[in-house]
Amino acid sequence: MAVRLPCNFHERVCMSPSPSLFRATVALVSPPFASLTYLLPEYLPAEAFAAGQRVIIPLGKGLRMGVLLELLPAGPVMESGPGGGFVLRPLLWPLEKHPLLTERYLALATQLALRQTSTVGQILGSLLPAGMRTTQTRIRFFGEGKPRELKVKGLAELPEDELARLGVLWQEGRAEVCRSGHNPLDAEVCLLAADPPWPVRPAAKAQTALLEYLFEHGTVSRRKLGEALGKGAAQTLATLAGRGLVRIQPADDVCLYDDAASFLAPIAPSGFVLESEQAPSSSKDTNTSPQIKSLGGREEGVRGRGEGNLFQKVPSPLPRLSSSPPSAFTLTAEQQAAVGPLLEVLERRAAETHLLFGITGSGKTAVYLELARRTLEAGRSVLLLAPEVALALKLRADVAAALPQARVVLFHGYQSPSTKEATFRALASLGGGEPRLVVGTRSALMLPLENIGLIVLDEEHDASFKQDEGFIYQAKEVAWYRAGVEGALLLLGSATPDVKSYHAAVQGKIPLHLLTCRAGGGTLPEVRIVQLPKGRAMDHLLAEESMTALHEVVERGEQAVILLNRRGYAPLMYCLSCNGTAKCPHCDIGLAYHKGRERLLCHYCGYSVPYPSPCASCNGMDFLPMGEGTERLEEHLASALPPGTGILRLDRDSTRRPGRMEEILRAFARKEASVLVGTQMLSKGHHFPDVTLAVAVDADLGLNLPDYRAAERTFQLLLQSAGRSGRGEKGGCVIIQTRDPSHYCWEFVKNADYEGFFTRELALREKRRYPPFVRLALIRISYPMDAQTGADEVAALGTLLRAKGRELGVTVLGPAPAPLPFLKGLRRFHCLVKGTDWQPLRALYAEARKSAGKGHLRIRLDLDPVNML
DNA sequence: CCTATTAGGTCC
DNA sequence: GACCTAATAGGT
Repeated sequence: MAVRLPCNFHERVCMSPSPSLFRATVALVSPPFASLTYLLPEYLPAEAFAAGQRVIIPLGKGLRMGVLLELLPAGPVMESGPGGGFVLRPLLWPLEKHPLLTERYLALATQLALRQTSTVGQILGSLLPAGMRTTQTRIRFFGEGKPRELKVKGLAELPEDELARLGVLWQEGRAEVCRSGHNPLDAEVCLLAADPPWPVRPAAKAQTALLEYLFEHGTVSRRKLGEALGKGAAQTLATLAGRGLVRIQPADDVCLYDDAASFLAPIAPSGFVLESEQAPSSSKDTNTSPQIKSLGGREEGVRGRGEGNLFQKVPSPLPRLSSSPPSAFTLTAEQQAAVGPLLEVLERRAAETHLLFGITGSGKTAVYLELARRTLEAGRSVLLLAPEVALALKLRADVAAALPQARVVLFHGYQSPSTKEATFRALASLGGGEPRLVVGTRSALMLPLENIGLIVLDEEHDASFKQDEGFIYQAKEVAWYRAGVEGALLLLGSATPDVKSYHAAVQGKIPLHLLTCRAGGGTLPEVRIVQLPKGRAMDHLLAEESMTALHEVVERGEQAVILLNRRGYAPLMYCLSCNGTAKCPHCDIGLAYHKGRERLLCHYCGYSVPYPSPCASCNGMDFLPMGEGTERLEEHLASALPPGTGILRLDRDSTRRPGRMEEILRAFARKEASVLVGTQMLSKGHHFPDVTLAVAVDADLGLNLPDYRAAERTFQLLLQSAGRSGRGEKGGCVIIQTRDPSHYCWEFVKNADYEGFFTRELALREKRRYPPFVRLALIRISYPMDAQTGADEVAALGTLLRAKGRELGVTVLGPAPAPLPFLKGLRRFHCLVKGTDWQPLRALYAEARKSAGKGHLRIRLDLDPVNML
């Protein structure tokens, strides 16, 4: 029903007793993401609409999904725009009777849009689960006779009187919304069942391509695989499945990391007696309530399919905390001292941010859990966030053990779309009444959870709390905003706090709580700094001192972890015929050799070629691997250590297959291997009591990155890694190999002297004008390699930025080629901007957007960038 | 002179 | 993003 100046136009305006008392502002959650004005349709009463509803709207010739932002008093039907007037069209149909989103949630989206100089639609588009954004929706009406099911498209074609009849049914609650026909190809996913190299003939190109695709993209649906690899993929897939190299299974049975929870035993940090083990009775007497199940269990009500009946509130029993035992565990005196004042904040319902600075192994988790328990008891919800999925699952296991009665919801980015959608919907329809404990990663912050009393960010210094692709946000800021709105306590916890957080604490802006002893009684490890010999020979990758220590550990039957932050076999392949190195055609960066996969691989865009294959520039076939990665280190250790020594490797390559990471960690925990080689994945959270040696092979690696936080990152990484060693009774040792033993960083690592490092680092930051002394942002500029005028456009933009920068009092550095100047076929430039406040930085960006709107440049704003490459 | 292709602008 | 329009190039 294309209402271009309808024939009854004048009637509508003049005769009808105002069918539309309201107009609606609707944010489109798909391009063009604008907020547009619509009339309300005449076949539904105004009461059928409310802010926060999803609505189907006509746009041009098609239909779109939008979120109703607000209802305004009606004005003229004719709207004047820049290019003359246009006629408002009525929106088509609402998709919920009770709005999906609250005003408060819309305010959050608006706030985020403001901070990102983006639109509300764009933000909502990235916050809503995929299934809630499509127009592939049907509505089933229950009238006389058999139910009538209509696609929204079909709805748009019906005459007004028909729509009016359906409108009555809708208002009477005799209708339900369901997602359109599930594509059967979406219901099944494919995943690798074996690690490379795969036993396929080299000539079997289609098979190799399919396996490589799965390796690169992880678990994908059959549909996606078909789209990516063409029609023939189905046949290839069947062959590979038949040979057991690929597994095909229903999408909902896959939970990439679900296994983790069952093996990551609750850390039971000392002084953490689980009374619940003896007293499980109180959780058994409920028959209505699906209590938290065993560790590997599923969360409540989040695995439903489709939309369900939108008029039914999700039935959920009341929380049973009031009848729970007073305390599930006991805290150490130190933990108790931290909990006390935090509880007082919770009681006041004050929106405050606090920092919990506790050394590795001091039992921060026990503090979180006690606070969570008390918050739930007070009838308010809790958000417990970790920087990574594996850590979130560990937290969930801890929660399940310590708070068996809490109603837990797990949410992270690796869950299936239908699971995410069901969780979102369940929380949205929950209202504020029944408190939940949400455990997850940063994206869980965007759930429509209400009545939040406590938000915890564990390992708050971790860079993963910032999302820097797509919709950029810093979880800490979002958490701060939500805590502010809800009157909640925001607790930041870390053994190595972000320099900015600690600075705020030192200045008295956020209260600080300390945990200074290892709760398990383990002592902090001894740290040795070792000179790494210059030169590239493999024999020198591990210094003599490290090798000796490693041998000793192996002989004593203890365990060691070895950290090398570079995956693959060798980072460079040198061509002996033309004296060049193999490079990525899209990124102009050296291709790394991955021996296990028999490929050369670009670590930035994923481009890969089989190895061996002729040199791209001279067709030569003689290559020399240069430098070392984890794969090569593993190989080297296998030959250097006594035969039969178990060696495992943990990096992105070895953990690509679902469940593989857990297998490796479990095998190491069971002492099936003495040595675990890995990238920084290793440094986080894992608890291995028998590890008595940790070696950082090339500690300088991160130090020379073009990032003002390079030293902070390195310090945090090494201190966290050191925390892996000596967690049991045996004590431990940490060896840090470096090319530059005189660097100031090492002394502080050696003494685990956070305070000292902080003071030194802060002085440097002040001198060089870096955060926390200025606000820093990165304007990322890029254009396709083939755009001829790109260079001139960048130069022009630079001139403009510097001029506007002077006006706004913002220091503008650049634009200069980015540290990675070519990536994914784009030429990239950076413009670093510093100011005393965020607002002028945003204003400058807005100017840049305005002027660059027409050219080939793509520009993006990254406030307080975490990734500077 | 006609048609195939493409770049740019708009959608309420 | 999808669709429409105007502008352009290439072919008859």
